[in-house]
Amino acid sequence: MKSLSPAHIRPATDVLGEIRNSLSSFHASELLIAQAVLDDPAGCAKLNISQIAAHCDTSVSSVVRFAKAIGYKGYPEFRMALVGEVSRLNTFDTPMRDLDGGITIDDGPADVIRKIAAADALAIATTAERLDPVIFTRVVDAWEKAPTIATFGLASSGYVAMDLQLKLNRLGRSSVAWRDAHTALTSISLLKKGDVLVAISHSGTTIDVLDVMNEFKARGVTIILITNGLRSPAASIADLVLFTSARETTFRSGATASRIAQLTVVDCLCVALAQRSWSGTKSALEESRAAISSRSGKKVADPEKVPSSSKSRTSLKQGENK
Amino acid sequence: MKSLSPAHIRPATDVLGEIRNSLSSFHASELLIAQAVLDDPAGCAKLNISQIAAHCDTSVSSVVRFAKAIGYKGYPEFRMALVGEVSRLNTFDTPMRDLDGGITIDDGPADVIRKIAAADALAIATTAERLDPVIFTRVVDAWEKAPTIATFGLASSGYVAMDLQLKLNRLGRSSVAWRDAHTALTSISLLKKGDVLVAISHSGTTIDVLDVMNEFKARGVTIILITNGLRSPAASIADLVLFTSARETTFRSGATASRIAQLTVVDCLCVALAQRSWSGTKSALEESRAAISSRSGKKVADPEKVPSSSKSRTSLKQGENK
DNA sequence: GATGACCTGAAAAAGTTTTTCGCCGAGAGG
DNA sequence: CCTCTCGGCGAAAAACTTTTTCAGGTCATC
Repeated sequence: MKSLSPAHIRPATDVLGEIRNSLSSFHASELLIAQAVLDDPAGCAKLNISQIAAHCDTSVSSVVRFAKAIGYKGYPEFRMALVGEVSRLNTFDTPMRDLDGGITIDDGPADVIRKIAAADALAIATTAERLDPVIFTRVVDAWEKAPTIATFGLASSGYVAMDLQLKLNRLGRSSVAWRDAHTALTSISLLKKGDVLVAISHSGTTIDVLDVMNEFKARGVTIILITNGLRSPAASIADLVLFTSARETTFRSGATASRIAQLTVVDCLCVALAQRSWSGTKSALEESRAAISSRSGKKVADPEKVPSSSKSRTSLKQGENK
Repeated sequence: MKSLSPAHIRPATDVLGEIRNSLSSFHASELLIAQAVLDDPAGCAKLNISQIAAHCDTSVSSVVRFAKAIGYKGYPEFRMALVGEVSRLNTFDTPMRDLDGGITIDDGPADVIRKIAAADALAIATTAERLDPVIFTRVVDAWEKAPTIATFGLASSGYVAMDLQLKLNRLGRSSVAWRDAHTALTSISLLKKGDVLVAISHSGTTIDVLDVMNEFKARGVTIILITNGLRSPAASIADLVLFTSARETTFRSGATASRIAQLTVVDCLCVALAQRSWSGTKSALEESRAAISSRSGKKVADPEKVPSSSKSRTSLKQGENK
């Protein structure tokens, strides 16, 4: 008996939230299905694809499309996630309810904190769950090869873009961050074929983002997109798309959960990139740390001193690579 | 659309218990399956019937017989029950294990993603738990009263500062973001007694941050600090301190978990602030949404039509100079 | 009013599960 | 010692479910 792959059942999915999130991007027949599922998740979970199609007065194909529209590989996968969620909801219906009803006017500070933390944690969990390792790897490949990596995002997403730039710089990679279409397009000649543009957009519909992506794509630049919009126009333009999965709650000014999800994605990518060229990277990282600690009042009390990490690395490297 | 039959998902089945119960009545090949399922319920739940048969070195037929032996109509039904159970059991205690071992050189992409997500989620959870509601409330009070709210942070924390500025602007509050000590000190006359400076610093030891805090404090400005450094010099200077609780993992270039924790804190504060003046706030928020949707390729569900876009662009944009 | 993009559902294709059926070994009786 | 029966086992056929393909229809655009 060989051992199973480490990837198990989705530990945390938020199917119902996912559905509510994409409600606006659904077409007529998909809306019928969404409605039915939201109405009675438990009941729908026990229907097979043809039954659910009949129940919603629509076709089997539409059900498949619906399942794909919210990010599942097919109907069975969607159904399992639904079963899991229903079962979870039935057992502990108190903690989960925090997510469904957003924040209300008379929630106290403790409630607000609890609810937002729950939403953020869930966004991270579901995003991690949804991240496709194949695409993820391709993105890291593209970054590794690219002479220059540009990042682009507007408003909140712009901060993620800048953050990414900072991280890439720390890893010794040449990188630029643009936060408006005009600047980006003015600098278009900076990127050539083989270079990479990372666009970050929660909705994937903002016109400035689309413009920039199109222009750079026409130049042969590889376009990578980080978005929540599974079916957004931006997703169809990009060469490689990494999806976040963040559900926005009422009362939130901006797209915070989504930005946190974006940051997590970016962070994973950077760590994976750092892994690639560990030895080369280490020195660049140390250089930047050293440069900063000279500006600190105190000696930086770095709990994980570099030796320890290099130790763990060598010890592991001696063992066989899996 | 007719209503569903009242027969729903089994309210609470104990598949694993069933299996253990019937363990003695199983035949050789059924025992193999039972063993495998008990060993790793989550792993087995994601296998289809032929995969599970292969995994147990037995035949597909035996799996069907097995499923029937413990009282299910067939394999799919059994699998659903298993999924439900696994999801219930897993709800929120699995990710802990991932945190102990940091990321190593031969972690695959999936491992990297899982571990980072776990670290980030944990940072959020512990930060939320540690946040003192009393101080939290005082911070919101201070913000509510302050004519101007300035934010300050360096490098990564600078992005959080800018983010906070953006959010405050969205709520109709006047706010500035500074990302270096020189600019901040140059603009010192912008803040007076009663105004607020929000400083963000992971370590709480960076000398530039201390300088800025001291200068503004001397002017009578209320200093709020968001930091991870419980006993840092910065914490003793500030009037109100909110602590994040983020543990950095090996192999992470920057302080990402800590920044995510900072964002969560900031987000909670902004939501609480928005709550205070809900009716007044809502319109400001809607204005900004409307202004943005007019720049989106797709039309937004919001029926409200284009207001003058310049209207919402009144905010101070100090943070913009890159 | 023509054109094109896109949604929709019917039917074919692919995949999964269930049933059927014959094989094989164990144990009892001849 | 042989043979017969019983019952478990798995290969393959049959039944069923899901996915893909494709042609027709609708709506907005030019």
